[in-house]
Amino acid sequence: MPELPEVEVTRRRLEPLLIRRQIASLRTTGDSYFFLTKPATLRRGLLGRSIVGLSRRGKYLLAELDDGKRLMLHLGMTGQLFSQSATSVRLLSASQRSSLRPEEQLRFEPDKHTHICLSFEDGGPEVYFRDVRKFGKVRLLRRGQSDPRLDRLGLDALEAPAEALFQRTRKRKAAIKNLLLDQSVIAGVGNIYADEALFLAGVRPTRHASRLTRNSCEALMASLRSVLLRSIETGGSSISDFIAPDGADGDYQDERWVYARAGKPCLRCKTPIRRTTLSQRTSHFCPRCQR
DNA sequence: ATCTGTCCCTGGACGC
DNA sequence: TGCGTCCAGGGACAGA
Repeated sequence: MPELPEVEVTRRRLEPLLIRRQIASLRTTGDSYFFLTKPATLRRGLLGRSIVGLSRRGKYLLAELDDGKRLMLHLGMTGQLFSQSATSVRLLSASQRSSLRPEEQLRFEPDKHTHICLSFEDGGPEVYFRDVRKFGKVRLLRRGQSDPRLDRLGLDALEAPAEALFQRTRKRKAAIKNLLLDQSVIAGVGNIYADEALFLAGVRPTRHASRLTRNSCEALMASLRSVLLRSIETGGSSISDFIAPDGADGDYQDERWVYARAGKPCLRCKTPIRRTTLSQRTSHFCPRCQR
């Protein structure tokens, strides 16, 4: 489940694999709602172009092309952007894994979930966008064109001042966890890091947003920031599908305090971690540390 | 304006 | 072994 840290790790490691390489061909799967821009249009727009910069806004990646167009990418739940040179058993299906001999070179072959294959004039490694559940998105933006999804985004979670969160929580009856997940409030936070930050700030996910004090908002934003930065440092969380563009797994999952630890003892006070559902999304918290 | 529920999708886990 | 059922969740959308 790629959130800000996974997207940022992807950005950092993908940029050098993409930059200033002229696109020679683009193979795609058939049209689906994954493609906000139809595959044929995408192909026309990308052929012969090269990417000159890769930036991130919330969970979106924006690749700037040498003709001023921009490619907007979202990893959704199971999206993976990686190089052909990436070797990771995570990229293999279960059957491929079981038949793999130890001495065999791990090698990914584009499959039905590999929606975009980019090859380059330099003949070097291809770059793939794979997404099993197709919750990801790709759209080609004309020069100067934006997308409502981007326009709606709030301040990036790494840059938003606590005061911004505090103001947005006023008069909001919804649970604070729901506000954290709302990309128009703070951009980039998903289920894992919302739970982690709430734990570190000692705030229960179900707490009404309007009941948070300015101090709580400051503690929450500070926790969020430290959790996100730490995760980027450790290469993100490889809990389900995430791999970095170079094939590396992230290590942040080993540092989790509460996420997906229901029933296990709180690492601070030993109280069993509880799990609850908020707006169809699971939340994990320590009933003792988080009031 | 705000909030909640439904839907998109697929693979893996689980029970029988 | 195999089948059915449930679950994971980011975000768009509809309706309350």
